[in-house]
Amino acid sequence: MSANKPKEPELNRASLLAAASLEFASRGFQGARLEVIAREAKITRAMVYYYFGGREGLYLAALEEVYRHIRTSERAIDLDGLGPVDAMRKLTCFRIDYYVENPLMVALLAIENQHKAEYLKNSQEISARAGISLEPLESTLRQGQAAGVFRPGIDVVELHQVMVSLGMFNVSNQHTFGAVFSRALCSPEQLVRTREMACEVVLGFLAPQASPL
Amino acid sequence: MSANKPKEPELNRASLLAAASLEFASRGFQGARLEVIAREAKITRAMVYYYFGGREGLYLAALEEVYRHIRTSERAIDLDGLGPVDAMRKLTCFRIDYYVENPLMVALLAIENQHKAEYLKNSQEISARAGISLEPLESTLRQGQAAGVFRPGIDVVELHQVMVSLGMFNVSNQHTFGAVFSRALCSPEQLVRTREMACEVVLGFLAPQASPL
DNA sequence: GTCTATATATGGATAGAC
DNA sequence: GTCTATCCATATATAGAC
Repeated sequence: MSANKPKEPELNRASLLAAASLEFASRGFQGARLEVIAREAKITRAMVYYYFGGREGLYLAALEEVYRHIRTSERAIDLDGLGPVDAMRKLTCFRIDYYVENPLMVALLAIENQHKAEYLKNSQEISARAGISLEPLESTLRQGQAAGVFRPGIDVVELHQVMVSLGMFNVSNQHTFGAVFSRALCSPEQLVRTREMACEVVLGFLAPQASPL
Repeated sequence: MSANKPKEPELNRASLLAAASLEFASRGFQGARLEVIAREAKITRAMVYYYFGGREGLYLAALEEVYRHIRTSERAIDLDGLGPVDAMRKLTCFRIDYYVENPLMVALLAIENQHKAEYLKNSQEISARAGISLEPLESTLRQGQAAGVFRPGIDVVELHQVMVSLGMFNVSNQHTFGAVFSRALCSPEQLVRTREMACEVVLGFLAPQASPL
């Protein structure tokens, strides 16, 4: 007869990882209980050590997973046939939507920042791939500038920062903001408005006309 | 002879609160150790129970404290004699600067959102005072619209959302963003740029000219 | 108002069987 | 590859002295 459980290393590893993302995201690095993660994955705590070496390895694996996911999603954006303004709108809406649809990434980044990004800094995997995401944004920006619809002198990292700030805050602070202003930021109706607001913000920032003085 | 320590209730209570803000902010609600807080405050753990009733009471007191502080700071902004554009700039810069100077508030809000704002929702003190902060922003917006320098159809909560998103992200995600893009968001030099960027974003959003299509 | 001491609980990490 | 059992560290919460 075989062992107690069917031996499904890949499946069990994946279950642990999924449970870990949730538990770390909702209770923090220290607050997360390996016991809870193991129970949720329908496996024993010992397996956390067997597969990931412990709390830190598990956390790092979860963090790498969310970064891998957003990189893949970004690469899949299709801007073919769009003019610079429409392409910029699409990039903006992507970012608003992505964080709403992937709140776990937002939560894990909050945890990671709580720890001053010490784990991310130690991850070869993540750092190595960091730069790639700005290429579509940068080429869209250049096209628009060449066409005269965007103004010159824009730092592409700052432009990215504007988009990420709006998209991230919309999810990361939805509960406190919602409580204070009685507004459910991530409801479908509000999401439509936020998407449009973000496009207006980005296009206003890039508009060639100087701000009125 | 008197007791072991000089009896300084107000001072000790304040020390506990200060230590608690730091510990909660850096380790989360569950991760925070009452032992560490007590040690930092140079007092014993038993006092946490005596003054605040336990972990939750202490956390709630810390949260109320940061909200009280930002409300006070907002009320102190002086817009007298400024036109709507300059007033809007000042409000924008205030928000960028405030979060940089008060990273503990940013961290505590992140924790609170991790818990879906359940403690904030139970705080009479905080909820009651929630609305007041938008008054100067709203009147500046109306003045600018009346003068024709801002476009109509702006939701004041959304305008606030833009400012807070930029200011908050700048601090809350400084470490991950900095690691990925090799940019120290909160350095003095970058802060100057971010302040200017935020003003351009806000004024671009409010500018009467439609975005170029 | 503050301390010390302690009862109690919880969970991390590892060893060893199958 | 997975489980059970256990050792050990740590922290909470309270009781009681001063």
